[in-house]
Amino acid sequence: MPELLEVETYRRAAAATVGRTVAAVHAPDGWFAKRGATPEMLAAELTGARITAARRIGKLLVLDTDGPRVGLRFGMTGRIVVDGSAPIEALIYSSNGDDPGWDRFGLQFDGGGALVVRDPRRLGGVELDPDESRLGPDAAAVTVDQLREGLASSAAPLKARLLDQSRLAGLGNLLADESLWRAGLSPLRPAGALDPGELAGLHAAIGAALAVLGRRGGSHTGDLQPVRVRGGHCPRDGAELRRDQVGGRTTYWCPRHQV
DNA sequence: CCGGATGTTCACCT
DNA sequence: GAGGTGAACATCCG
Repeated sequence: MPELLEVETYRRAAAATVGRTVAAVHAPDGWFAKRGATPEMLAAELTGARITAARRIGKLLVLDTDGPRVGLRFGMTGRIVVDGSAPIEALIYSSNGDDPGWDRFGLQFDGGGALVVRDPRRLGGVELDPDESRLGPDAAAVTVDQLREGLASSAAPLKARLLDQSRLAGLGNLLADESLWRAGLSPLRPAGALDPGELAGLHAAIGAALAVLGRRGGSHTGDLQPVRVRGGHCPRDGAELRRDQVGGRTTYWCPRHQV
């Protein structure tokens, strides 16, 4: 998925539907409806609703309506298609992502146009009135104090905490590795043990990673991305990168400058 | 053919 | 309670 940067792109695309009224709901996949929602409920509650806003918290896209809120998640391969065109043409893991058979959820609007979630692997989902309180502060707007709170008093590895969406919302595997690489911090450091300087450096590195990768076009455009292979070398100092499982995810990091 | 991959949730361990 | 692990979802790629 789409990490924060991609979902922000989706949000901007979805903003084109603000003000429109839902004429019909396409929900062919019961599995895609999460947290108690069913295709029947989605159709009943959203038909006739008017979209009033498109917001993003971390990787969650929220459509506000004059009825229930709609929460959209995109898993690793989900994309959004608004009025027939997708804002991101090719995701790494779905070169052929344009099969309409992969449309898992859609809203058709009065007067034409539609918003569709197309997700080959079905790792995403749609829910009504998502519990937004389960998400921590958005990584694109987090303050140093909020970051400190999110990492405080934990012996868990730093990277595992950065990926915990209830502590900090929006970073995925690639952005977490890129941010730690830029900050010069080991992903294995105990999360609660950063000194004030390291914390400030991490905060700045997350901001820089989001700014730079956002400008380049997404989470997969990091400096670390080309060397995320076995035997890859650090673009900064040439050391051979380590490949570990941290927080359940494959992690590439430089044992020389990430300490 | 097999292993992994921008993610989340849950059951089951320690 | 806190963390960790593995499974599940389904497709593509090396």
